[in-house]
Amino acid sequence: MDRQYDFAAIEKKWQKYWADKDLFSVTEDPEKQKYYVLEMFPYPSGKCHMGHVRNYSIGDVMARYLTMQGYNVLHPMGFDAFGLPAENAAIKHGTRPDVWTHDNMAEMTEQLKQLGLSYDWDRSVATCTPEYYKWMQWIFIQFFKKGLAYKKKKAVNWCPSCQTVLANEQVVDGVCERCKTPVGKKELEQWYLKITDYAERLLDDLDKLEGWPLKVRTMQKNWIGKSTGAQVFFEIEGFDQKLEIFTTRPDTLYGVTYMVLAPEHAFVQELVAGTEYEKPVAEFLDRLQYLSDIDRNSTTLEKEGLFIGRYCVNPLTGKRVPIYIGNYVLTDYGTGAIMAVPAHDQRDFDFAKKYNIEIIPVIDPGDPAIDVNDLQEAFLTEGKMINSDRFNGMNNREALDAIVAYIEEKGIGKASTIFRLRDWLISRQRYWGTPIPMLYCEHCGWVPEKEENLPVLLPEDVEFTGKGESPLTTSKTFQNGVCPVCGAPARREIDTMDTFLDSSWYFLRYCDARNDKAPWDKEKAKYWMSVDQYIGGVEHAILHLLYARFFTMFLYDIGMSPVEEPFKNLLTQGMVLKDGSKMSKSVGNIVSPEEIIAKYGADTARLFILFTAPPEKELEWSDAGVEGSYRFLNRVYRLVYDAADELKDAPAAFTAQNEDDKSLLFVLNSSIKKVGSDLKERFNFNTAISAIMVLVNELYRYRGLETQNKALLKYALDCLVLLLSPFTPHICEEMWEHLGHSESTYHQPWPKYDESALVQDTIEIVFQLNGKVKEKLNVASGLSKEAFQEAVMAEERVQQQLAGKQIVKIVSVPDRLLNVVVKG
RNA sequence: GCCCUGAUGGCGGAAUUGGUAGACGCGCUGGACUCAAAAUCCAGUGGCCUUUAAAGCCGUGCGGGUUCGAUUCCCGCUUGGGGCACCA
Repeated sequence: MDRQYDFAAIEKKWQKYWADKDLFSVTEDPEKQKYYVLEMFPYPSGKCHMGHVRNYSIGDVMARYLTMQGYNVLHPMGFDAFGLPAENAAIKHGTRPDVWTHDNMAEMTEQLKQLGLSYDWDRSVATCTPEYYKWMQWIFIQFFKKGLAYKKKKAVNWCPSCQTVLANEQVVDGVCERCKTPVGKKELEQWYLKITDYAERLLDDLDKLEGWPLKVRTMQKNWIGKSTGAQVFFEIEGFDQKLEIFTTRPDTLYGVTYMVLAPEHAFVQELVAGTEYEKPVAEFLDRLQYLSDIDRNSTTLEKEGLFIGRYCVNPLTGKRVPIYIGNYVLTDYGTGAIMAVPAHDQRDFDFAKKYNIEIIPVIDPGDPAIDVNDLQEAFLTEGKMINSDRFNGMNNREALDAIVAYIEEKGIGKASTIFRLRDWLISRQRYWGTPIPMLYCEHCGWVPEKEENLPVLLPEDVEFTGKGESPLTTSKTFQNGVCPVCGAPARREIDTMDTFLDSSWYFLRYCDARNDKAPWDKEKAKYWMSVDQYIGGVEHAILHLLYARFFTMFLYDIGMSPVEEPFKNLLTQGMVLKDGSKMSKSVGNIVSPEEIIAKYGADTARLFILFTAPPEKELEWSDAGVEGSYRFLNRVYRLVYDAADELKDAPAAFTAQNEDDKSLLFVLNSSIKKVGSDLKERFNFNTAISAIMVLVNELYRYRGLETQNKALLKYALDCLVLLLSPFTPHICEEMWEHLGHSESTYHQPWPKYDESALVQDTIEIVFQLNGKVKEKLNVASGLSKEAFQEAVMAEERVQQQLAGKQIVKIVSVPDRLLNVVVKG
């Protein structure tokens, strides 16, 4: 060991040591309590960025800390390796997606190792390998067998320039994210997963996820979007089918004065066929077609409608109400048709005013300032029912339930719930994804590939043009299959799966990553699952986390997963910013991890990132801050280096000899206590590190003393190194070795604090007058309320403060303060 | 519009159940060491008033309230960030 902190040599040395000793590989050990720490695996774009460093540093500290606490810690890493960039590189540069991806994974793996992360690399997965996607296909087939995967023709996002379907995520502000062409709609037959069957469970379970940030739970709640109300059937005059609508306000049923259908509603064409309304309706539809998705869905779009010449009958009043089509009614929400109550819905109100439609109030606001029969705006809150026959006089909240019961009894409707969540469109017209293991047979229809034939391999004789249908159609042989049911020639599905499927179960695969007989061994999954701590960016708050929950629930239902919820605790880390905005190429404010590691080492990078902000907050990059972290490590290093030699023959047992020893012990033990609680209970790495800094400052003070207790000093330095080791493992291994230890810090037991060292004889307390601090005093600690008050009141300075004042009240808080309320 | 969050020195941030606001770090100032500089070590550092010190006053986005005592709890605002949104 050199007095100069040579981080490059030290980091290389210990990374090799860890790898040689295979220190981070774990197996199921029923004797030990397990802990599963997981960071969201990266897409192998080629280089790690600071967001990765932050994410993995957080996970690494937890994994290392918990290991030292004696847990059997599973801490795996892999790659979410399918996806568009590899294919775009193929289109642009003619590279092979598999080669491109594997090169990137190799490079990123190297970088991750340079950060000193404690991963069990033996469990690594890459979703683009046949060993992985074989089981992806197997899971898809299980969905199909349970009737939860189906193919359906539906209007999807279509980019007319790229000639391909786009996922919702690929439509940014209404244009294609790649070529910026406005996205249109196209009817296509696509595979869907029936996530809507799980909507209720996905929603209800959110309340149980107490280890998740409220923010994420709320976002998922909004996304699932449950509405409760009723479905009601309206007869259409001269038409044999009934119009079904959904409403959250069945209490306003008596106030319905018209109906509005989405222009694309299935009934519309039939209702106007051969009438004078046929042509205007066609024109109305035409105009809507020209609108982009954003304009169509904009809340500021002028509400327009068109009477289509037909009437419905209100099932409660028998009243005839006109049917309109309207641009503000959505085809794919609810039933695509609404009952309109202008008196109690603002949109309906505006629409009714515009087209001169009757407004019937059914709830009386009970406010003299509002004329019920001449409303100036819709009345939305509570009141008493009017114009509602037998329900008149009831509070409208009660009437809501009563009316639902009534329509159920009369068979014209029933209580109902709808969700905003849609089924998951998983087909992608892409090459670089898991092939959907389905075949179309003339006789048998869509059938799954036989499980023993999995995986359905991605063909290599494929052209990448970036246009038209799935690239898999360009393979000469891929589509030619055999029907697994009847043996006739069958055509293979040429679309691949959305990559979000791959990442919806990888945490289960980590439990038994090398299994080639099953997706994983159930006993192993039972030991490791669920993930105790999941860490990743908040940008995955909805899609990834919802899909992973959905998969886990499904896998639980078919007996494959031991748990219903995959992630017990979730930590969403904040972004890394520079100059106030997210690091990005276009802004040109990127600081690369490579650069920082080369200049200061991985330990400094980790320390800076963990110290500068609490993990869930945004982190503003600061070059001066990095310097500070580097300086601190140098300071610790010198402290240990300079002391180590004189401590060689220090005895192991120590006793505190004087006040300085006691002070050091006090700081040492409070640091141990604070670091532990900050790590385990609060994830406050920043304050944990600051506690270690306080200890280092105290050690420097102690080192400046004439007489030092060598045994105590040795003990303190040992503890210091262990406390710091989860944060900056390389330098700590080096210092640990220098302090005369031969084993790695990794499996050392976490230091324990001595409660008795935390008890101080005297303690600084505050004397307040009327709640304002007047004096700071040292008094004996651990006194009773009365004794404490007596001790403080006896102080001369206190007596001076109280001179000539009339005491009204005394509040005594031992070991903290004495507050005297006075008059005059 | 609805929902979730946040607002504390020059800066990043502490204050864990209502009890000394500003821990720790950055920056800055001064000192020691040095021929000098860098590095290092030590000390100081919320504002106002004051030659200095003591003392005092003000201070956690704004306005009220509860309390002996409020960054913390309650009511009403301002404002930054995020999510959802013609959702029937």
